[in-house]
Amino acid sequence: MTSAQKTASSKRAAVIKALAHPSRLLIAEALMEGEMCVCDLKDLVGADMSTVSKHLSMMRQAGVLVSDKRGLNIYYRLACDCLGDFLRCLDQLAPKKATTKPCC
Amino acid sequence: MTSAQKTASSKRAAVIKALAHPSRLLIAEALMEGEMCVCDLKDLVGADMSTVSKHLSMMRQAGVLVSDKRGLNIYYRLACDCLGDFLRCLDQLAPKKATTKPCC
DNA sequence: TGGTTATTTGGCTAAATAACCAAATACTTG
DNA sequence: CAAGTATTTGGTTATTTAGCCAAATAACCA
Repeated sequence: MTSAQKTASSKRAAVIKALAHPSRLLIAEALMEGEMCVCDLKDLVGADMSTVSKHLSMMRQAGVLVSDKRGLNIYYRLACDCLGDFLRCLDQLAPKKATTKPCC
Repeated sequence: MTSAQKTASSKRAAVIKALAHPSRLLIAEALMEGEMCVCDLKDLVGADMSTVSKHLSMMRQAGVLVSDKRGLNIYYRLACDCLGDFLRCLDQLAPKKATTKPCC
């Protein structure tokens, strides 16, 4: 493995890591419906606002989310529509409802 | 959030977590080409075989990989073809080569 | 300006993770 | 059966991560 390959893998792994936590995944799923502000997401996740804020800035850093300030609130949304496909693939591996045939 | 939703999110997050490490992602990418045994993957990753083995069993546990023993070797392969789409989406967020427009 | 609300940042602690080494297990072959 | 090879498991340590609280920052309004 070349060092360039290693770097590419690390960057891509960082994007995945940004979704690899129950609260962060829940946030990503919620944002598929449209943008939300931090306080809405705090209610959704049920953690301290500072905790949620750290999750969000980590996801933004990874390129998964973008944010946009309007008045007192900061609204977050998904950076990419393709995340929908991403999550649909996920459901083939870890279905929400049990199936006899878990995957393709 | 109901507890059922929390559980579903955790399961899905576990699948993502199984790919959220540079070595594990590299393994998943390599297995897109076809199955490999542990010692091949150890050479690819460049870590101790026990480390690679632990990564692999974690990925299998999450449902990302399946394994199959033939003779002395244990061959691993991806559990699902859809991982290709998964990784392509990833490249829109974290491209291998820099682009002026990082995402959709 | 001073108060109020939304969000982020810094600091700390507890828990989870990744790595290595050594030992155990499983299979094959002489 | 003994020796050799491939893989896993157990144990330990260092690092990273997640969470909370308290304090700082930013924007709005009276």
